[in-house]
Amino acid sequence: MNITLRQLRYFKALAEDLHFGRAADRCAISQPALSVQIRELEENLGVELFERQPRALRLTQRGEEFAERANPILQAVDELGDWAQTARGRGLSLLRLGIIPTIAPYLLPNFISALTEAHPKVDLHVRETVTPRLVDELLDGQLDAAIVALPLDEPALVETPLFTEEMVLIRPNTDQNATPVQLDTLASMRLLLLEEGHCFRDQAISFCNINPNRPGGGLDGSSLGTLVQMVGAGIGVTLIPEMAIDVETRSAPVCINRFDAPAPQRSIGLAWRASNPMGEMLNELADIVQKAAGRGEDQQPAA
Amino acid sequence: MNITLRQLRYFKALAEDLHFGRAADRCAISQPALSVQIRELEENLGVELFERQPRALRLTQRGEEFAERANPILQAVDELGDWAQTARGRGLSLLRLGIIPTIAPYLLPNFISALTEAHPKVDLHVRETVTPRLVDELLDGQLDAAIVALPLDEPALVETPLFTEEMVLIRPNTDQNATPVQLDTLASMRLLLLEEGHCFRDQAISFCNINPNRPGGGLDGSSLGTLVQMVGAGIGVTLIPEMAIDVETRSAPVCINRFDAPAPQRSIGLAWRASNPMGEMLNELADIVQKAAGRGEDQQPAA
DNA sequence: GATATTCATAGGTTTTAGTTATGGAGATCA
DNA sequence: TGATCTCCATAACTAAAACCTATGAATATC
Repeated sequence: MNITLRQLRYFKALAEDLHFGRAADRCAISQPALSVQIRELEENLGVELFERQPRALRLTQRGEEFAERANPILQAVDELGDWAQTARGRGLSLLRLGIIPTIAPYLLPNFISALTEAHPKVDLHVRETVTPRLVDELLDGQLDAAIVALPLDEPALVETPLFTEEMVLIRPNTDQNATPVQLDTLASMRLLLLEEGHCFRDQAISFCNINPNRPGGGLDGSSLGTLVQMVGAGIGVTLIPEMAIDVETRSAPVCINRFDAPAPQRSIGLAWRASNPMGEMLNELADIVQKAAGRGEDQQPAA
Repeated sequence: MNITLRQLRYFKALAEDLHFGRAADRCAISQPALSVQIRELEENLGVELFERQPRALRLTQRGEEFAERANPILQAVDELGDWAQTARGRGLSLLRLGIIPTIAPYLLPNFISALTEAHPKVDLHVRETVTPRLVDELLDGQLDAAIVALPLDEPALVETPLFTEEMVLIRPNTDQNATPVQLDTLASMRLLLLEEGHCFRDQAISFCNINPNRPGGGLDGSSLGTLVQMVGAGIGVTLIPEMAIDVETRSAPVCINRFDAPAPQRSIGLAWRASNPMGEMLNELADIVQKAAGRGEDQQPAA
């Protein structure tokens, strides 16, 4: 009642050999098996494809037409097999990666070159937004992986820690320079923070043990760069991750203070859906990110 | 070990529904059956096509690629089914018809119009040559049918008589006109014949009971038209089938004599390979030729 | 007339596909 | 929190499909 690929393959062999015995050999089946399959194909179609003469077998006109349609199908199926073989062996082809904004600008340049070095053909799509969106899009299947601050505490996601980074205090140049500070001295300063939604804001708040209600008097910055400029203008102080130091403090009259141990720090990791069958490759991706961060030695398991 | 169309159909259903239960319903199988087939497809390919999450099923990147390749294949197979349905119902599409030269010019005009009336879309290829070639090409599968003089006596061929036609004597105008002649009076005349190979030559020879060795002194004509012209020039007399009278005697100074009964006649029929599955249609074709000959009432079975 | 070639058919076996029953893991709800 | 529900996977068994060997019929060949 239904055409099968097997029948099409047998038909093709018979159409080429025009001899049941030889065609059956080529198909590695017995002659009666071929006879039956061809008969069933013709019955299914309701069309006679072969003209059986006692001595000579030949395609009917309909058989010729059928061959012209059947052969491309078989070819397409073969190509599907080839595709599978390639797909099986090959690594990433498309990587839809999310990154939080407080990491993206500092990590991406290194990461992109490391990635294209390891996987020259990969097509990278980067999505830069705050963690909750990244998590949603991961769960949704819109992203393959995301670089975020750990932990996420999403049971459907796997997290692999990449590195930890310390936070540093940025103060106006007019303040006394370069002296390590204690965390608790922060409470007395006007601390400028990122807008709500950024995980870095929450981390800063929790590290400093300060009142989460507008510690900067509503003067939230939309990026670390903005915060640093604000500090340079003498409005207050801020925290930034050490990774951002080079880029952000270059053009502002600020000084950088590291904290005394134990310095506040956060763990950055790669997350993906536990069910993603590319898991193995995403582990490899984590290695690449780690190298790109140039901080493989800092790795430490997330809590 | 091998992709099947069944697997592709199931894959398509699942890729569309992204739900095993519903997709299985659509395929009219149970959910476990679908599960197994999908798993086997993935194992065959060595590629995971679906990402199974507890709540949400989704195509992997590979699965998307696979769908893009599998769907056209399924579509082509469906079209193959449509083609079969059409092919089953439809009549002739290509007709490779052979005709002997002593019939062709007189029958073809009527036949072609009758054929295109009955089968407007048919593609007609006409091959005009002598009977032995036609028979060879029929047996070879180069022709579908041929209009020839019966009997052919080829076991592999079926013959259907179409009509019989009498032969008439063509004499120069200077002879006494319009008097029916006896066959045996021919022996005394110089009879002009077609070249060797034409069945009509042999038929004329046998009808007249004359010596087959060059009765015309080597003056064989290559067509009935030539023969009539030669008669008009007073070289001798000839026989032509009555069908040819109108066309061939119009422009020559000749007169036509019918024979007394029993007049010499030949049986014209349609022949095709007994093994040709279009036999039914070729019977219909015979009817069309018969009507075209305008002599359906003359039909008589071949010996 | 005997033999060989070639395809079709028949009976029995193996393989494949399908069914129902069941299990487990994660959501959902009281 | 435990009970229930949804959803897919697995297992054991059954039905269907595909295949093989043996054999037959028709024709060509010696």
